[in-house]
Amino acid sequence: MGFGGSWSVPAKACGSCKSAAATVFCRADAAFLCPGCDSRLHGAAKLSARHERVWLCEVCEQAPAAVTCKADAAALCVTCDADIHSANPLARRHERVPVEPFLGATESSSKATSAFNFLAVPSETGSADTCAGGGFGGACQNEELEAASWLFPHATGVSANKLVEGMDVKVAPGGGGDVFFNDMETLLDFEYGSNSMDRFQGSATDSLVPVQTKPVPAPVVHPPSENCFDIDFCRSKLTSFSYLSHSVSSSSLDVGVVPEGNSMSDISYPFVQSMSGNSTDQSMTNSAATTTTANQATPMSGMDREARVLRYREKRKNRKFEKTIRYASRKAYAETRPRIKGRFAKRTEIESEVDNIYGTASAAFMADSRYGVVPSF
DNA sequence: GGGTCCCGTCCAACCACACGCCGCC
DNA sequence: CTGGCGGCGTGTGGTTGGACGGGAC
Repeated sequence: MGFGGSWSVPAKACGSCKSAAATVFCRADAAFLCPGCDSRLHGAAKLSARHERVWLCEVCEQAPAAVTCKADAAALCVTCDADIHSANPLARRHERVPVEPFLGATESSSKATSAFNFLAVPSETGSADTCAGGGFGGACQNEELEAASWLFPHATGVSANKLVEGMDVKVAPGGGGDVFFNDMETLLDFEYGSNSMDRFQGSATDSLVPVQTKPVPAPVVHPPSENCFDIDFCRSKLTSFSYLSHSVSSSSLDVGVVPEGNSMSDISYPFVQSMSGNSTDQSMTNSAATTTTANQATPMSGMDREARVLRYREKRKNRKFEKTIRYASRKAYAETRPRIKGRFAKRTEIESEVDNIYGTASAAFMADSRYGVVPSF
């Protein structure tokens, strides 16, 4: 939680007042709004109050949240979700549920509906993977309701069901399943999804979180006339495909790796499944492909495509990935661990070294003050 | 235009050890 | 089946030196 504060990218500006940072996205208006404007616009008019809204992604703060991660207790957009939860096997096991849109005033719809909406009971179709051991957590509805009632005294089964109803509303008629991307595809650059797919190949590496160094301007869906999303992704540079243990520049991602078909098959992704309208095992790859093929009806001119490719490259250039800490306790230990020229050193070495320099008393003081007991989390 | 030098930037490697995970009893 | 125990592998951050790129001459 609280990712947004540390990112270098400023939060998306409110589309109404242009001054405050947007926190919610109104799907009906296709607008990013700050809490004040959201309350003003949606709190007064009855009709507007029926507009479904979702919180922005807590990581990038640039796109509407699509799923909520139980483990991280954070609402994430599709891109960040893929980025974070595809980075390693542990992260993959995080159980995620679709973000439920909320109605009415922002104040009355606490962020629990977003970041903690995993406590709400998913819809009948979407809950299959999260219950009966189908999902990673194997949590059942009763457990979630119990947790909800424990964490949120006002969270009841009724309210949870309301959220489910809200979710059902989103389903496109005809079972098209593009519940999300019908709106979202205009908001997200699919290049991110492609990059995310790329990163699936390096699943045994650190968790990497995408960071936009520039606010995301107008969304772009890349031309569908190819089997891959972009020119760069069609290249095969597997030899250079390595992930860094520390910060990773965008250049590391300058590879074109077609995700394996089962790369995401073990990820709990009920939302994607509902989007694709396919009850069988669906991966992000498939959902991306679905979206891609869905856009094939709108061919793009060469100039347009060139401009988009240029824009993509510019964005990729300015993109960077930061490391996420999986074990805070290990981080705490690492930060307090003695070092010699940046390398971890044995405490005995340090103590003897300090002992030689400052004497025994000073060494004891140093040892006590710098290398005290580190609390475990 | 090509070659060389210099400077700035980037990044993999290194280290110790607490802790998570897994198998065994 | 459950709990305890031990062994093994992983993850963690600051520094450094080499690689690399760009600019100047």
